[in-house]
Amino acid sequence: MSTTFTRYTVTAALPYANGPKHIGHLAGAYIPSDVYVRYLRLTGKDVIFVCGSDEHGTAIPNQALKENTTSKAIIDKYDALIRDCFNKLGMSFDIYHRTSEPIHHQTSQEFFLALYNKGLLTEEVSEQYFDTEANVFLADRYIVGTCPRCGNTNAYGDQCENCGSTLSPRELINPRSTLSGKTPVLRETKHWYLPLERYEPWLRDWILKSHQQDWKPNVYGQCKSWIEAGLQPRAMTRDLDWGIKVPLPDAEGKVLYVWFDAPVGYISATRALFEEVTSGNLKFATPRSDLSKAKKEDWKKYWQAEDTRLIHFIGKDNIVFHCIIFPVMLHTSGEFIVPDNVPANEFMNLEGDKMSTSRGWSIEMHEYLDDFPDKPDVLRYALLTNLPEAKDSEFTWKDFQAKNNNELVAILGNFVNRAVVLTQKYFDNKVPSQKVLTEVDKKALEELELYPSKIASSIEAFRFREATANLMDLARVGNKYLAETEPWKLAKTDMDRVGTILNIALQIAASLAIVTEPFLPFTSRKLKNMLGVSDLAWSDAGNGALLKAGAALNEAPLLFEKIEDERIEIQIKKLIDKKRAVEVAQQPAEPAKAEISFDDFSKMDIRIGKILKAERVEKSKKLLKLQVDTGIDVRTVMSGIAEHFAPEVVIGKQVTILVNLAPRKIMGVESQGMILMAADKDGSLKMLSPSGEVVPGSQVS
RNA sequence: GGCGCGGUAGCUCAGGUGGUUAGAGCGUUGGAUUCAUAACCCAAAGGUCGGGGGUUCAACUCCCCCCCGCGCUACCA
Repeated sequence: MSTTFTRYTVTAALPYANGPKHIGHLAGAYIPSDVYVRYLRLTGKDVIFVCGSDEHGTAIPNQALKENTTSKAIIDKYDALIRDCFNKLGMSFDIYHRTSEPIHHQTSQEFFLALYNKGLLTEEVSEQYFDTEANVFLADRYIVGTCPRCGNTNAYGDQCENCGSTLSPRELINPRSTLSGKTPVLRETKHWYLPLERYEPWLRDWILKSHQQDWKPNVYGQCKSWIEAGLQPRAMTRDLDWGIKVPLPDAEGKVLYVWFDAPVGYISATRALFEEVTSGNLKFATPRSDLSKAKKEDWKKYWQAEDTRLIHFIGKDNIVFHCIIFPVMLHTSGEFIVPDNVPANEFMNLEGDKMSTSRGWSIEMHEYLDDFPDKPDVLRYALLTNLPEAKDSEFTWKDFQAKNNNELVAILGNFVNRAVVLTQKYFDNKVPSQKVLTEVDKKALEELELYPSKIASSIEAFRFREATANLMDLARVGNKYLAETEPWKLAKTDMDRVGTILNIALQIAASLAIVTEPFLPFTSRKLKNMLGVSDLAWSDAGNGALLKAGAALNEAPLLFEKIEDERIEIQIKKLIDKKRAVEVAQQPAEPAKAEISFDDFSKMDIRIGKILKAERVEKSKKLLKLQVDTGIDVRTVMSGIAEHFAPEVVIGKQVTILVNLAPRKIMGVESQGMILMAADKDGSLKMLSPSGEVVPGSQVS
């Protein structure tokens, strides 16, 4: 912590290449990281910025099945899409790599072997579902069955998408393989585990003690929660045919766990960067600083030298991997540094609801770029002013429009335009010279001088919203200066004075060209072209004499244009339409279960019962303890409906009950039967009641 | 239920280690102005800082309880 850092390694979460990425991802990790890195570069820091596509894991083959294609086709498609979007949005990676590249496979295997050879991994044999027909172990995702929680017959082995429960394959009722449709069998399999619990003392010391002050509360709190909950060994391998082979002799059919290989991808990308730069064959690398003297092995400095500051930009869903698992891997390997900070952001909601690609409630990067191809900076700005830095935030199209019209156009664009237009009008588009300075002038120049360091300290503290607000405030200083000095009035009487004022206004614009660079790189470029200045350093910003008197200005197009209401309404409508389309597309989701005989059916004794009593269960959020008159008897049934029905509401209701289901203890109480419920699309439950009152015990057939 | 993060003006959000009249932007209202994409600039109104206790000379800021939102986690036959 007290180390003096001489170089930076900045990573942005590797986007998972199973689909497009939306603007919430941009707000979470990408835009903040890009601002940070661009700023570091302007201050002359030694920094590399790495990212890339995360292309392994079970969801990739899963997506391939959905799209009826191959895993390779999926990653190629989405890598290209995401890569292109990042490029158009100005993400300034030194390399955007791919985890499917050979160098990454090599790096990951080396990393795994290093841990293995040191005896840092434990072997464990456990029972996993195996598909005897396809002859493979089934990843959680490939097993479907009836959800034990909500009864959805197509719940996945890791999660029920209907009710959102986290599941394990063993919990599924009537599990079946999605590969063959057969019932899988349990078979023993061996895996290698990282015993996280061994590192609890180290984690406590490193995070809870050393980083209490400098890590964000949300990040620190998450880590604390995980550490105090008790860490457990985590499997670092999977039975799967898509991924990086486990580099051991007895590991046929096993690959590295995607969360083992993905963060190692940062290291691979760094290696690839230096390899490509030194070989002169740039495939993925787009170095932003001069690496002409770099050596192939220089990647090690960025991952192993104690004076390198490693920073991971991620969204809050990745905290455990970047703050616990990956650091443990780095630490225990004995060769690598651990992150100095992980400034994770929270989530950005959209128009009042959670952003979700699968539910169709999202603005995907490519969708935005298709509709606003000339406005990457507007999106960057709208996101920057509303980053979920301390809590979930919200993006609305109306706010987007307001940020563009009221701030980018009215404050920043307008100021630059005023200064330039006045210069054209009175000085033939050449920078006039400064004469005698008045108090107003001096005050403006003093303020100008203060802003760059103000913005810088906000950036350094990962407070990008604040930094962005300060940036706009500098443009306000310019507008206010013009309003106070009114050069258009003096033009009739005192041209020296007008020249001085416009000189100062243009100097402010020149500084804006510098300080906007991290935030609005495209605008910065335009502004520099307009003012005829070259690439300047951050330290030049605030200088009141950047532009030389007599220098000619170039053509001055408007930096931003207003966005009209109609265009915003189209977007809102598009969003709603997309959600509807996705809902409709998902409608025929439930194929019929396998055929059964009448005898099978008659085994079930389903009746109408009446709820006599209902009470909440202590320490349970979901359970109600019900007394049900089944006609045969009055019995106790535990039912997971507390989140949908208040106890007083269900009393007296007639419900459908399966009465001959084997009793089972739940929360210490024996449940004798099961209340049948209809689970709606949104996961809400409805009771199945007869259309008219019947005698309790009436049989359903 | 447990753990974590939040609950501050109409809206989106800031408010290290407690201290005079609680801030910003947008929105609203009024004024001034016309160089500028009817933009800019000035000013005002607007908040019991989720609720209730407590510690303190003093709490948005510390402690306890409760309520609400979000995340992780357990119970869902």
